[in-house]
Amino acid sequence: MVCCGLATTPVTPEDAERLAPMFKALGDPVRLRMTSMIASVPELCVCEITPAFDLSSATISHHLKTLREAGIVDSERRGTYVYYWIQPDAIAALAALLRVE
Amino acid sequence: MVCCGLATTPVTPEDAERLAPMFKALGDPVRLRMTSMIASVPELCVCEITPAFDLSSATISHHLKTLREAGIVDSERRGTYVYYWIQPDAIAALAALLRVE
DNA sequence: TGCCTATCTTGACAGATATCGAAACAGTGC
DNA sequence: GCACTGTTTCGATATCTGTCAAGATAGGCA
Repeated sequence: MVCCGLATTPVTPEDAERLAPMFKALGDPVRLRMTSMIASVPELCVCEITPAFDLSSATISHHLKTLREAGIVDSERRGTYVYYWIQPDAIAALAALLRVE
Repeated sequence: MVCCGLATTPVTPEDAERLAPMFKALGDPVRLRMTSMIASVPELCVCEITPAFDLSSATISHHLKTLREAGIVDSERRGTYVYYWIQPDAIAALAALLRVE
């Protein structure tokens, strides 16, 4: 009973070290929602993310940094605001592991 | 630019609370490899999992419990040995979020 | 230019969780 | 009883989550 990429492509220790941090980044309710928000538009200003959560802007920034360091999102400051966007390749790499085949 | 289920199906706070623990369970290199091992066969004895890692059997058992509580795997003792198998529905739920559409 | 405000990030810290192993425990079979 | 497999408990250490305060960057205006 082969259920997914996890089964057909055995995860080597090296792959695991590279991929687990990406799952880990999504393994927090706040970061999962942030990722969903960012993924649903071309790019999203931090100023639109912050009010969606009952958290300080410092905490929001820490979570965004976690997602950035995991390669899930990238960001750029343009003038006053900072914009985040999704990194589709990262999502695709995780999807490939889980995809039912 | 819609990249995945994360974008088309906005993750509600309730969904996030339910799904994030599953990503979190996969967010450790040891557990990701364990999951891959278990997913690639119908079921797998703990006695075959333990020697694949340089960890005590207590630690292996802790990780397996984490995966079980996240709903990623299930287990049953039959005689001397304990067998684990994947829960395809759990993997499918995560895959649905990440799938490129 | 200098000063002020606004946005976001970073550093430092406390409290909560996670990871790991040693030892004790619980099943099973002989 | 004994041996074997795996789990649970307990404790030590490490990592994570959140806030406050300070820093960095940009824009507006005198």
